[in-house]
Amino acid sequence: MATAPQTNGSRRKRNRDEELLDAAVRLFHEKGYPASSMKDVAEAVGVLKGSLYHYISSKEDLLFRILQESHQQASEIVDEVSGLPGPAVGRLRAFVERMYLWYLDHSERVGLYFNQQQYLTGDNKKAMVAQARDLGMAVRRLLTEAKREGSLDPRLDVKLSAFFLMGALNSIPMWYMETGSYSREQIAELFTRMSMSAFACQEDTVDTTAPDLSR
Amino acid sequence: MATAPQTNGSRRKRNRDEELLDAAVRLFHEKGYPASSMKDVAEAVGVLKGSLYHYISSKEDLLFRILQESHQQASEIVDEVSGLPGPAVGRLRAFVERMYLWYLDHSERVGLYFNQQQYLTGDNKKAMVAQARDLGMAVRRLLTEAKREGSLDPRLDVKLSAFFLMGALNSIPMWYMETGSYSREQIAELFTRMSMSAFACQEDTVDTTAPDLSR
Amino acid sequence: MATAPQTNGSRRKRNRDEELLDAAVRLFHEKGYPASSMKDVAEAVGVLKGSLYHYISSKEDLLFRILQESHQQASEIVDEVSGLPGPAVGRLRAFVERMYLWYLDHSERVGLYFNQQQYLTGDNKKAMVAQARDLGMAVRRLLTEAKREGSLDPRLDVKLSAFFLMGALNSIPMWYMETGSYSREQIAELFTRMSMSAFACQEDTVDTTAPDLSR
Amino acid sequence: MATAPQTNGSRRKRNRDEELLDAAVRLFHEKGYPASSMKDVAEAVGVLKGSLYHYISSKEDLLFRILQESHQQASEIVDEVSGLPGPAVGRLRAFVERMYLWYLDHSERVGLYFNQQQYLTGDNKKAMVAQARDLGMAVRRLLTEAKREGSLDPRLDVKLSAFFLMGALNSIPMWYMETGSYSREQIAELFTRMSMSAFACQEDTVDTTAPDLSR
DNA sequence: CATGAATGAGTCTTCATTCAT
DNA sequence: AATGAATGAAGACTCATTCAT
Repeated sequence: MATAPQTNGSRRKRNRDEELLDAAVRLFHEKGYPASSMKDVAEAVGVLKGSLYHYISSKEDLLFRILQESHQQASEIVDEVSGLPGPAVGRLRAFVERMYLWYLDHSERVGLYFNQQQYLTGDNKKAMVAQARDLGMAVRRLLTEAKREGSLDPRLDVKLSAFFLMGALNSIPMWYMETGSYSREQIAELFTRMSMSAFACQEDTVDTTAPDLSR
Repeated sequence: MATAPQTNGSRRKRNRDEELLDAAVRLFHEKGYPASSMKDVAEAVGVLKGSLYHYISSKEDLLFRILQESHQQASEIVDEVSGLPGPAVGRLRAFVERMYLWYLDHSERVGLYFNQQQYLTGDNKKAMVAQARDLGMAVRRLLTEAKREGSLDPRLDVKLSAFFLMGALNSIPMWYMETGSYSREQIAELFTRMSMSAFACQEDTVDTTAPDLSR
Repeated sequence: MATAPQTNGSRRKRNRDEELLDAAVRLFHEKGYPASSMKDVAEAVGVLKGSLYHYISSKEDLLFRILQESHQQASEIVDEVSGLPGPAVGRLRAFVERMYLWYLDHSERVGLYFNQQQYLTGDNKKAMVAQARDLGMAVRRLLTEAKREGSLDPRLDVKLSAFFLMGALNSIPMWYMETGSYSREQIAELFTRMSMSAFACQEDTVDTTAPDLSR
Repeated sequence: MATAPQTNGSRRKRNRDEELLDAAVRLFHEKGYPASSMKDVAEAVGVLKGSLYHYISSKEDLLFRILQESHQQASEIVDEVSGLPGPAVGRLRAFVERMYLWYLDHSERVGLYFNQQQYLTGDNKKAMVAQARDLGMAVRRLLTEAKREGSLDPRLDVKLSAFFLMGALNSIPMWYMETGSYSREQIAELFTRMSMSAFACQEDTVDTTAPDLSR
């Protein structure tokens, strides 16, 4: 009675609200936003179509709220990492690893964040695009600092490297499913190492020159 | 008069056919397959909705044909590269570079190949999934051989590395547009170097250990 | 106030449902199933096209439900008659008369039962064809028993006689309309007498030999 | 070469024309007129859709010509029979038998005659309805004469009897297919006997009274 | 809060017909 | 005569959203 008080009304509402978002995440990930109907969502929640509009104001609103949640989490990671002490390359590595862990923990929701933004319209779209740009800028800042510090390959282009990193990240929702032989920590570690190696200056340790094809 | 004119009939048809596919590629890339209507496609080609069905048998057929074309091109790259002489790591690098170039040349079309397969149904879906799996297997084979050869980091997991590579590739259609300061060859080179570095064994040339966050 | 009002909700729904079926029966009879559009149906009921799908799942479903209702009624007649005591020829006569009365009472609906089955597809078709075969078998059984009993012309072929009977029955929806000088009981009696006479053994009471045409 | 001269042009045309009608008959019988598309017809003839319009002016024209052909044949039977000498009941029997034979020989085409008239429109419809009424009148005339002559049951109503007869006739296309154990002559004989018995005055040779159900 | 009937614009697709070649 | 691309209206059906109950 103490910890779970009879704030029954708002609790129930809160639950319903979360159930709704969760169901929508699953559906939108599986079938894509435009191919998911509100009837699908309603059925997944166990409610009739019309009832959904007590919780959301429109289908797009539903998508927007989902994406916003993801954005919050991404921002938190950025903020947390930015405050870390020590060399920039350490902050970069921390960021990369945490992002991988976040993706692995919420692959469906995060997949939507990057793949379904395009379906927003008007102000919603503007807002999300701006936020995504901010995130991208934060990544570039981390890369720039680490590069200036001399920790990264000097030939590396910051903008392209950011894309490279985000690409590897974004691939995760496509192939990741719970059933795998590696733990999420192991996957995060492997991917982090690959990502950091891609940026690091080494080269020439192995000759990977392609055979001359024109001969 | 000698070469061109009499092929007029079939030429016109061929052109229309290609125009249709091209317009669909542009649209599907921009708005996504489910959000693109056949009316949109028709308007982009400059015909009426009903006329489209002289060239295709259904909207899904249109998507399938586009994806098939991409698969052909991907297969050709795989085949070409597989026949190269020399060490496996050279074939791997050749594959990576060519894939990047291919993506950069046909970013819209290739983006569909990986992002819109989910909208196929029935046999079409089965066929594409099988083909995609074959492609994935080819990538893994290249990685396995190069690893066995000792050219790659021995701690690397082949399956995960393949995902890593494909992720960086697939990100391209998301950000690439003609207007960029780098040439496609430069971009391909930069990405290829990053990818190969990610796989190569070096490590420890730079200490990228993250600061301990729990402190 | 006691009995009616509170059944209001389900009553309304029930009515709409029946209105819909009735309107469809009228339309399908008048114009045929394939030539009747859902827009026609919607207008006849007084709703918009899209609203019909609250009550049915498809146009074919609408047809199927109509045909099923007819099948129910036909089956009831068969069952009722089969249980009658006395000689088989009496049961046959009872069956014939009741069928005529049924046809005369629901000529439109019954007309669909026999003429529009062909437009069903898949399982719906299989189900209806099976049911129709059962009904045909029941008719043949009645004829067989009456024939074995000696009440019918021994030269009569049971299968063909069943077709003969069903043909006369099925003609009713083609010409019957409310406006006629005979009552439904009179028509039923006349048709029953003709049908039974067709099966009875007499012959030769009148010479109906055709003149030799080849002369 | 002697009997099949090189009137190639018009012969070919004549053949094509007939092929077209035949194919349409088969299709319209099998799927019904509204559910048969011109593409279906074209494929059945082995020609492209557009080419059909060299032979017909519209889909409805095609139906009309088919029905007209049937009407010709029916009229010929009526005319031939009307001229026969002897008692009216003989003419009636001759008519009935010939109609059965005609139906059995051209069941598909004749089925259209009675079942697909409804799909004609405008003047075509008026013309066919008028012709059908004429045919019905001829049947009634035969029945009236035979009844007046005393050869038929005096209680019989001419109009209803005509419907009864036409019903049995029209049922044939529904169940008749080449594969049957009876020859067409046998079927015609059996059906003629049943029909004539239905009209003849006998009764009471067998008590076919139904058991009293209300007890 | 929840319902579910109703809406009306929109979806993909088929059709009979025309016409330049 | 034959083609086959093009038309444009119409087909069945779906959808997000509203609202009286």
